[in-house]
Amino acid sequence: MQVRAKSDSETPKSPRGRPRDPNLVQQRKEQILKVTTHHFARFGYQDTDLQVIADELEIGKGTIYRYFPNKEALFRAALDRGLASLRDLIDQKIPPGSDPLAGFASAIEAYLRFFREQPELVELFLIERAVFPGRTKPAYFIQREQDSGRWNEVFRHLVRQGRVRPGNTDGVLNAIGDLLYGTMFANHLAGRNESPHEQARDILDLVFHGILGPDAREEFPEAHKDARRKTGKKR
Amino acid sequence: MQVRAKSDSETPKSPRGRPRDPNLVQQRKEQILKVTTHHFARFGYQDTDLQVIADELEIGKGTIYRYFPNKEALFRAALDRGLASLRDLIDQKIPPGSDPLAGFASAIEAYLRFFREQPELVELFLIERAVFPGRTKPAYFIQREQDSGRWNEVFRHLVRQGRVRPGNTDGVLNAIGDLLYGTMFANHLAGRNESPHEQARDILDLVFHGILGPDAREEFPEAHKDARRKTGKKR
Amino acid sequence: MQVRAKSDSETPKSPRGRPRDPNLVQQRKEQILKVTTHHFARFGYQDTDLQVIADELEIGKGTIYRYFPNKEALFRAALDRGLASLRDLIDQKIPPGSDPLAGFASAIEAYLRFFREQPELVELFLIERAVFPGRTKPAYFIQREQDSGRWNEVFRHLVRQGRVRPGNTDGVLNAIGDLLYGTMFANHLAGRNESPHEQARDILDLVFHGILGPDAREEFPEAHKDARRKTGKKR
Amino acid sequence: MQVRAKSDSETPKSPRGRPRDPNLVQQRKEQILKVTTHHFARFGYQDTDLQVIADELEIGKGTIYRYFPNKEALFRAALDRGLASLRDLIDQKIPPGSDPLAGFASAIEAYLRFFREQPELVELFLIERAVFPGRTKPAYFIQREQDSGRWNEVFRHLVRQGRVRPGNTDGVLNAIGDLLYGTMFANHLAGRNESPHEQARDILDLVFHGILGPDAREEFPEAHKDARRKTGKKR
DNA sequence: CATGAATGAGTATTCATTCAT
DNA sequence: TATGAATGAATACTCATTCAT
Repeated sequence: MQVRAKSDSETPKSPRGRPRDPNLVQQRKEQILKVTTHHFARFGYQDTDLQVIADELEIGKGTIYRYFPNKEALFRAALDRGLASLRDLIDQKIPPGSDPLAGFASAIEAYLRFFREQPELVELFLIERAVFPGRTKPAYFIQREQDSGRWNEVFRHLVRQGRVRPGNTDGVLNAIGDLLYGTMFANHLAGRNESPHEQARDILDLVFHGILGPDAREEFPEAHKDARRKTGKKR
Repeated sequence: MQVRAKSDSETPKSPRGRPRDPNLVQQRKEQILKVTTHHFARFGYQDTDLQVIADELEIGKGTIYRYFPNKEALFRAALDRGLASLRDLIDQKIPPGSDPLAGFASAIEAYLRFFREQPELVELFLIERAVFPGRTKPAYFIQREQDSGRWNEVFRHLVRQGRVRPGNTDGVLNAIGDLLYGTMFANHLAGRNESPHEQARDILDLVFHGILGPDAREEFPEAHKDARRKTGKKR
Repeated sequence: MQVRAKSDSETPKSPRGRPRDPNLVQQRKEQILKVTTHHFARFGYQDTDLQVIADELEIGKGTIYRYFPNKEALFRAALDRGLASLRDLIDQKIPPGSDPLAGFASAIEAYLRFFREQPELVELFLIERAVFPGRTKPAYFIQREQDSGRWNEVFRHLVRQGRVRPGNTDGVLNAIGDLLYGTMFANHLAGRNESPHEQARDILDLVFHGILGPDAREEFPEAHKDARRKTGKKR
Repeated sequence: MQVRAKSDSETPKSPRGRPRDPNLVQQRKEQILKVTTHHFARFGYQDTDLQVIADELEIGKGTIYRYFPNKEALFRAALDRGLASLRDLIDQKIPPGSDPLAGFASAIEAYLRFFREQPELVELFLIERAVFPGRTKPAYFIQREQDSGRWNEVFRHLVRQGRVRPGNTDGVLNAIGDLLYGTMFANHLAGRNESPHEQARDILDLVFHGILGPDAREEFPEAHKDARRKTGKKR
């Protein structure tokens, strides 16, 4: 089996013949990924037939293979495309200079709204793991970990300000992240249709104040003073 | 059609009409489901080959079909088996008569511990949706909804006692449920290995007290007095 | 990807169910190989469609794959089957006790006749190399080398008897072998239809006596006395 | 359908009617065939990808199609190119005026040496038949038949001179031709590396003198007197 | 003339399911 | 009741060829 030479540095040679427009390549990929996302989400991975996608796009099946080496790469590109749009959203929802707590609240609602509007991406998350089990950490978590540092700083700042109780910052942030992650799945899988706004309000009420009344708060006291197990490693 | 003499361990000619020991049937199903669960979790649905399962069980492939009509039914049975064991766990973790809040705390830790020990079930949850998209509400949520009434009563009781703040009970319960659901997935998918005990402590700290410090709690007040939109409908 | 357990030592377990008849397996393979040989020879490797073979045999395509793991293995089995029948022929054509030179002459004619009757095997020889270039030494030569020792002994014996001139036995035997090998191909590829008997006579006349007349034999003397170039490495 | 301006290095409007330098065309074909031969020989016909050849030549795939109408034509051209070089060799190896027997001996060695140096051509011979079975007589034999008349005359002359025994000239020439043909394949396929010089010596020793010793030559007498079956058909 | 983007016919292989024994 | 031989539908991917630029 021969391997195509693939002259990496692309010696431009004589630019005769049909020139390749790199912009067009991006457009084409985008078109393909859009339809692809829809099919994967609707029919699952195995039951998505690239021929059907090609037919819908009115291109040849071989054309898809010109842009993506195989079905899995196509799937991952669709997934990455969705995650990129999530990241864009989060980035723009936390305007620099805004109040951190308000920004936090706003980000939560934006997150919920995003996945309400992009239910197909939720399906891709499921497929990634279900079809390629145990291969790599899911792309969602890779991205989340990349973002975690930023949130961590915000939180530590708020603790210093006294607006957020001290405690196991990492643990709490994970819990909040998991709450949102779980909510995203649950909304989609259980077919809920509560409005993102109200849902965000409920979540924030829980996350900000907890569920206990004043008396019970004394009964089950906060775990703050020595809550540095994870972070502090202190003696 | 010769009858071989070699009898020894052979079931001595099944008397027609006599129903086979239904207990034995259950044992067989149980054996099959155990191996099946492992394979589905490890290789995914499509890459699980019934022949391999049969080989491992040292039975014929046709025998599997005597107990389960097809591959999908086999998968669903494996999933149901896992959910049943989850239900058993939760049931036994809330002994009648115990303090509801303590029981609640204990149930959370039990839940986390359960999925730590049953990571294969987490994979089955993912597969269910990814391979059969949009067919039915996932079995997990059907079971969760069945349980929700019980938790709702517990919560209303606690609110009446004043130990839990009044508010949108349904919304809060959903949020807590989603928090646990998300944590289960995240633990598994992100490869976390924090101990269930510590993780439960962090989660309870958040759920019981929220993150805000005293001053900020005034800045972002609780949404309680009129938080009866969803539930209430009363008056 | 899971690998079938394949319990090698074949624990016979309970021999219930449809018993496998190992004899039947051989018959089935033989049937398949017969048709297969014909198709490969007629259409070439790539243009042989296993579906067509299955149709002709009135079996399912999957059945072929029960007996041969893939197309290449099927091809090689067909090739091996042909070579085995060649070996059988040669073995029976040299009855022990017969005069070696007469046996030699008889073997040559048998060889030519064999390939006249088995032109399909000639095609398989070509395919083996053309489709899987440079993979292994062709099966024909492996078998020929296995047989070479026997012929070598016969020749050395004849030299000792003085019936065959001394000389580079290996080289001469190779030349004779190549002469037959080339004749086999040439007969088939050039579409010759001379009778094996007459062709053997011509070949033997050449091999036994050479082409030169008495005078020219002195002009180009035999290379015998010091014909140890190969073996002797002598100066 | 927009027309892009970008002209710059474009060929300045080829003057219609003016024929391109036909020499250049030959050079291009030659370049292509050289690389092509290598690929066909190394990877076989099916696994030779024209794109890879184009990449290696640093030309576009379409350009190949400007010089050869399709893959098969490309293959046949490569084969013809090899055969032409064989013919050139043989022609120059038999200088007019030289002694015919010496020229014969010299031609044999040249033939062996040629294929040692052109192993790729041997592969092309195999491919021709294996991939296009039963389509036409192989090009090698067509060329050989074209040459056969010349050798026939040489032989008849030698017979008349008494230097070569009378006999079935056609049959003997075929046998010698097949011996060389078989040796060529065997050398290549069995991976032999004897020197062409020594190998030619062994072959000539066989062809000139045969294998038999003086006594055995009487035991198996020459088939000369009436050995005109083929040619003469005369009584 | 040269190019390379587009195409879609063509195919080996898998494996859930059936059913004769 | 258990078996495993038989089946054939289903499918990703390749690459020779075309042709707009």
